[in-house]
Amino acid sequence: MTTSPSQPNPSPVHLTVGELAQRCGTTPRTLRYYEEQDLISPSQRSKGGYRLYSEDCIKRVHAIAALQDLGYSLSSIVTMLGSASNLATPCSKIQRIEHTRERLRHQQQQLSEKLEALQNIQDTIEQRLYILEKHCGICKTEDPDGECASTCEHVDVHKQ
Amino acid sequence: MTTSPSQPNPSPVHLTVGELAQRCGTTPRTLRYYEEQDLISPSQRSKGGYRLYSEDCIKRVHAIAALQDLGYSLSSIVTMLGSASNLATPCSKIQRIEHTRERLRHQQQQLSEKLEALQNIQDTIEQRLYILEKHCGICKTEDPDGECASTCEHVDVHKQ
DNA sequence: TTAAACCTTGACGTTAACGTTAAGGTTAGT
DNA sequence: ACTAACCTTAACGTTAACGTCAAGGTTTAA
Repeated sequence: MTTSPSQPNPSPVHLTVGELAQRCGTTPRTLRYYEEQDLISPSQRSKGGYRLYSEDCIKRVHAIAALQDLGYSLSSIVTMLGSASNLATPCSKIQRIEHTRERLRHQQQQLSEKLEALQNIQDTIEQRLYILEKHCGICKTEDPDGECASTCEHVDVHKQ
Repeated sequence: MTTSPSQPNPSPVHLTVGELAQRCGTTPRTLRYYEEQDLISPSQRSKGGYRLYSEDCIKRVHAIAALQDLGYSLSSIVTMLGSASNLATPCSKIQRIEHTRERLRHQQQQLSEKLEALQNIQDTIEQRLYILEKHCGICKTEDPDGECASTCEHVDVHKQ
């Protein structure tokens, strides 16, 4: 029962670096760098030494790229997603579930902090837009072409 | 009426780089680098050439740091907050208000995109935690100490 | 079997955002 | 007037996340 035939996606173990890179919208160099950082690893090597990836890697690489895009460093992404070598190392099912749970909790924590910070900034922006729309008509009508002097009580809204 | 006496905060124009750095939890070098990038600028120089900042700068530096913390590059922060030299350059009140409005709108746009992406990730995390709590008890009880084989239909949850 | 198109491992180059001297001028208190 | 503690500009060093080039091995289609 090592390789059940009922398995849905046998994951053809087929992709070379170039192919994986193309399907993920990145470059071979980047994927090799991810490997150096222990973020991904090829499931096999060809007899000639070529890296061969399973299709699972596509999702992983996409996740990495998405997190990078949100401003996370590769090292923090490693701690969030877990290192590739840890994924490869076999361990008990319960251990793995526990690790996963903790990583997800940690991730959730960090995300909610970031979300809160972003939300605060967005609130500030909305406040300022509101002031600009509703109240600053006043200083407009007072002296529309005058310089934006510091005597205007709403000037701090224009500044930052 | 150039300097109205009714002005609430005359902003003592007092802080040196070291002082500003300390009040912002950063270093003089960083503030000079911000200046190179046209993010801040001292409102004056002492006769000996020292940079002298108004207290307004404190808020500005804090905003810059906060945005950096959220993963924005300094160059994108310049376009979000506007360059220091543009702030210093006098222009008509209406112009300034319009520029501010556009910057705020742009900022709002970018933020909401980022918020959405983060929210999506958080949703995914919650889904996975839910699966771990509710359903994976199944594979736990089946073979708690077995390896987390790919035959488990929830294995992708443990992986990424 | 051969050539184009891929891959391999180095190793050096690049950009952003500073850190870290170096060599000297400025300020504030005594 | 003098000194400690700050400041100035200039310039080189550092880390992350790759880009790029070199020298050579591998695959695959003809």
